[in-house]
Amino acid sequence: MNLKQLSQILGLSQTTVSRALNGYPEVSEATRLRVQAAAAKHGYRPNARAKGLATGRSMVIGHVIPSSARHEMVNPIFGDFVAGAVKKYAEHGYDMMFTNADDTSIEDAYRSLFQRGAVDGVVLQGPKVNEPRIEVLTRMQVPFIVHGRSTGVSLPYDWIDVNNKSSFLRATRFLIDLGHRRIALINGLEDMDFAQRRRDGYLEALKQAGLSPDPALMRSAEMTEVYGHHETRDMLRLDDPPTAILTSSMISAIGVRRALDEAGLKMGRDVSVIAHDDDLSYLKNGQDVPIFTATRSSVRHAGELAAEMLIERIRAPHDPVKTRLLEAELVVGGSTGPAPNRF
Amino acid sequence: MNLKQLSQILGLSQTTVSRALNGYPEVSEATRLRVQAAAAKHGYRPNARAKGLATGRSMVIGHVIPSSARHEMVNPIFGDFVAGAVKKYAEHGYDMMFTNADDTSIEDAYRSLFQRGAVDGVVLQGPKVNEPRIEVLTRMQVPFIVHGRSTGVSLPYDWIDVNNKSSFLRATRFLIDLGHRRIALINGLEDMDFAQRRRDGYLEALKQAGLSPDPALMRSAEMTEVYGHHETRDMLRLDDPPTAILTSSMISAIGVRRALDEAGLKMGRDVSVIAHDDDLSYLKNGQDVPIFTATRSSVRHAGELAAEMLIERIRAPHDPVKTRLLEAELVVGGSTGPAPNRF
DNA sequence: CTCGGTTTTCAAAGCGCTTTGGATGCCTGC
DNA sequence: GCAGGCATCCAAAGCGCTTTGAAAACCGAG
Repeated sequence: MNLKQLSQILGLSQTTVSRALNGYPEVSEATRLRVQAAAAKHGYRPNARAKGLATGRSMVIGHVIPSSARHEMVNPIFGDFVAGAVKKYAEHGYDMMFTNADDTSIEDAYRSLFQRGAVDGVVLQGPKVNEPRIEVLTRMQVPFIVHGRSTGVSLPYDWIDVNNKSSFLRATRFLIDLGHRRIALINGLEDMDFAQRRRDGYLEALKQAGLSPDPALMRSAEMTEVYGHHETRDMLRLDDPPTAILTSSMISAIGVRRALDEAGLKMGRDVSVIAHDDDLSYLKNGQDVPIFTATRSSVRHAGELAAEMLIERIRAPHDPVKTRLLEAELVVGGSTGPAPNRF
Repeated sequence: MNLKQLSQILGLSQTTVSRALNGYPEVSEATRLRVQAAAAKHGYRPNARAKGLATGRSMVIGHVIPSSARHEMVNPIFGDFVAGAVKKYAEHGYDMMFTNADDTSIEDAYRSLFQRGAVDGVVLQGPKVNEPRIEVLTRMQVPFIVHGRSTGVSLPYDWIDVNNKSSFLRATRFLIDLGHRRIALINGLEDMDFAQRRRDGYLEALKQAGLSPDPALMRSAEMTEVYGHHETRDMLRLDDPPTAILTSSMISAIGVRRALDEAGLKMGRDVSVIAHDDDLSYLKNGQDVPIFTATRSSVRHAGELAAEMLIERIRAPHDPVKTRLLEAELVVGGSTGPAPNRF
């Protein structure tokens, strides 16, 4: 069933039927109702491609999933972020499109997505330091929003981010206040912008307390459970092991916990742990009392906000740049306590 | 830059340029090269919408993410499955599209996606028992594939699934062979088809061993960490607590482990645990020796296979139905051991 | 040369929608 | 009774591509 057929059934022109369905005023209420009834009855659905061709808009927003041999990892926050975004997209009549690109052709993937007219805007996830994609997208004049920020990029661009620095600063200070002096940081991949900011916050807090950082206590890699476990086990073997550990994800925190268990140490008593908690739906941080003391910020909520900001940007391409900095809350759970008195 | 402009630059007709770029034989190699060079030089990318309108195919495959108040949960396997699928899609020139739908309108979401011409086929994830969507899609004549199966649906349809029954049967038998008699099952939501099959396997193994199932040891809900923890703690308080626990996901297994720790029990010695392991990229089951004894089957691989099967189906809509049953491997890790001798 | 057969190219129609620029009919006020 | 103004509706162009049916160019054989 297409417009032509529907209009013939109704004895109206395509113009009128189209206008009636799209809410234009130059059609009487009586015919509008008649048209709507007929459309519903025959299950008419305007062809999205034809509509897109005619309007020049696709009503689709693109995401690129990087995937390469090296990066076989799917970010665990992906699902929740996307769930938040897609919900808002739907509310505004947008769909979401994914494209895959290996590391070498990410730029090309964005270019293709937009220039083919497949999407009206894109979301840039997981920005690195000096993220090159930002300049590419700007030059192409694609409406886009960055989930995160990129240190070193001076162009103005829309972004939404958690205040990673301040949350890790606060978390570190919290540990220092509890008497901890040997505080480890199990961070994400070094070239990721968020990892750098978290480290900055951590270092800043140490500095303010007059503590000097120990490179042996600073680790970074892809944030898996195994990684958290491995690094913790490794650090516990040091002559002067940490009494507290900060980690960039709940998943690795679980690995940290496992390593502590294996070493016969009790989390929160022997070693304190603070994790960053993205508030993932399948990994809630406990029911009433949080398991982990954590810096918490819902990535799903971030997805919703990002979607809204991007849709605004698509509607008003020349509006001034918009940014949004979310503060994480520091929730105190059972994984932290005063530094053990070793001496 | 569109076809018209490009053909004018080249002094050729749109027909010839189109054919040259799409590899049709009725154009000389010389002009083909000339056309390709010009296209590359000017960064010409055929408009996907126009192409779709003309060909009647969108080269997009749709997925629907259900999301409602009740179902605020994002399945943790989502990311890996999608990553596997999108990679294969890309290899065949397909993109992936997501649409959101609340529980009440899932059927409508599929209908809309396809009838609007937005997608050439769809993937049905997380089928329930007597899944109504299967009939809807069949009637609409949408090419589709089900990740999982649906007990009670007699229509023929393409699916790819893990042999949930046999893997849980084997896992249960493994525990029985180790001397366990009180074996608990922490399963997924009851109306999910996979959960039912896993329970069937579990019950079958008990039956074969002459053990009678205890309803107090069978739990089902959304598979979060907190849920695994909660049910385990609850069951440990029974007069006759389980000595072994089977769980439907690694995430809940982590919760199980936490509950055991809290109770001062050692996993693998006091209580054995077997988890189903979807081989998620951020949650590998240990490095050399698996942490958990597990029934393992990569959901990412399933995503790849599902994508390939769907693309075949789109190409040959009338081919006989194809199905694929994957056997999970039973990998033995540190979480199982002989039943403790309580008496 | 000319002719049938290939090879190469093209003009134009069509995909299903929106939108421009009228046309038509009806009502109001003089 | 008629001009002017509105409210309705419509025919046709256009979005950028593919594809049909035909024409032009070229070839070697007779």
